[in-house]
Amino acid sequence: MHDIKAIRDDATAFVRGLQRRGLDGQAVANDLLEKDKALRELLVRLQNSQARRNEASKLIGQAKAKKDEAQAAALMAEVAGLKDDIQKGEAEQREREETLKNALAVIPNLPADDVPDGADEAANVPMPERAFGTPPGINNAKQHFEIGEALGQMDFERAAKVSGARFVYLKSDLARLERALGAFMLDTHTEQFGYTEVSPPVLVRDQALFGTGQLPKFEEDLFQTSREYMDVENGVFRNSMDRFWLIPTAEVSLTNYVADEILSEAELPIRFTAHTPCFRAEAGSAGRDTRGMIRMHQFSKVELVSITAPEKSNEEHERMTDAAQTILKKLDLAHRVVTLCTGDMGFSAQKTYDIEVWLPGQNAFREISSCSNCGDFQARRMNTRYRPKPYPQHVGFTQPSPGPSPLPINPSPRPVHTLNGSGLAVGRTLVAILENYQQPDGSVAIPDVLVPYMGGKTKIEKPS
RNA sequence: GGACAGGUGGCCGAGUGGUUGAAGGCGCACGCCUGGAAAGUGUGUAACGGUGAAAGCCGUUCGAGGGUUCGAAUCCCUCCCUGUCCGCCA
Repeated sequence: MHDIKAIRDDATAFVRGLQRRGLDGQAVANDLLEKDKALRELLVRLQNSQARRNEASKLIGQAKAKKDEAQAAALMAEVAGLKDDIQKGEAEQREREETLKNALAVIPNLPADDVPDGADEAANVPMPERAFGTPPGINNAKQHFEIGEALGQMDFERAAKVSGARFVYLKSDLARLERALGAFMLDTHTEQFGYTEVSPPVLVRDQALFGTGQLPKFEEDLFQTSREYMDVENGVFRNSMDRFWLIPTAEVSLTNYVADEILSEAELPIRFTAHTPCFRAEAGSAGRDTRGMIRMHQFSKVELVSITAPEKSNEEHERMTDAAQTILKKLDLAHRVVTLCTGDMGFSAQKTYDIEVWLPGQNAFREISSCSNCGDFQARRMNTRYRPKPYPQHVGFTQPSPGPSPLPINPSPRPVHTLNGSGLAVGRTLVAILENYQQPDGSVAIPDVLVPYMGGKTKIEKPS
């Protein structure tokens, strides 16, 4: 959510930012400013009336105390005249505020200055300094689903029977591998990077999804509970009003943890990690990645979320990306990192790094993590602020002035910055391990760091 | 699902019609005290919005909306949320 005051003061950065996203920034700004102006014109009139009413009400009290009934009656008549006006004005105010908010709610974040311009993923910019490893040479590399199905431990057909397309059963060692990966990732992030492990809700309310930016624009990507029930007496289905959404990523639960709060600066940064299932409708993805585990309705992911002071978020973004990459390095999986261009970034992000792992079976790099700095965009939507530390007025002077000490300056609350990243997508990491560690005999070696998590097992093979 | 009880500032918690934006406490900040700290002590400390160069002035906000009233945190209605007990249940 953008700050209308900032746009009012100077719309040039706003207009330019939206243009870089391929939107008609000027038209958007004009529309917003028009709605803003309409609201403020109303406010000036309304507040004058309210001020007069308040003043008159006080005088009525005084007149009555003095038994000046004539004066009181005259004032009451005046207030009665204002009343209707004020009530209509207040209703109009709510309407215009709503109109403005609705318009603001669907405008994406502005790209950071150092984000490359471009229309789509073709314009993303590789970061050679973050690249790791060389793709292994594997003859006749198989795709992960061929490997998994041959092992008898990955079953899409039965999942389709039970749940439909884009679901999977993992069994025995592959099921354990998923669990091992989740535990390994969480351990790394908590022990090595100071994240706090969280087990969050995966069903959330509208407000949470508004906060992180999935609503109101991207409803079609989400699953929601319906709570339909049979009304036996009337023989019809009824839908109760309460409704939850399934999280498409733990970013929603973890980031909204601080919604509607004023944090103290000492609490920052807050770093959360969670391993959760994620649910995505994948509407509009028909025909894309239809085979295998790349694109599922339900998948497992370890998420990283940081809440920071504004001046710390860029640094935190690099740190978070390091944490995500560390997982791949420990697994010795070749990968590269790209900076997403303006046309490929998500709605809430001001800057995003995608980490792409090498998949020999696909002979391609595929996204396995996405780390975004959202700036204050989500914080404004969630109403999350922090109070900067108060400081004495003489800060900056070499000598404290004599006499009574000046009062300290208490800075106003400011929106925090929020960041989120996958650390990593567990399902896709499992895919990467199968394809990169596949052996000619159909078995799959287990990366060294995972061996303890696999009960000492060093390879996965078909049960005899 | 049934029956109750509640929603007040960064937090806890008073407050049942008229300078109450709101006592008190905690927390926090800056002084004093101290060799330094703790303790003690003094002072300060709501958010959001409008207007203004600024100081300031004004408005809104005690879960949300509506109503009664000249005037509502306080009375009435509706809704939302939270808690407790019972029932069911991983």
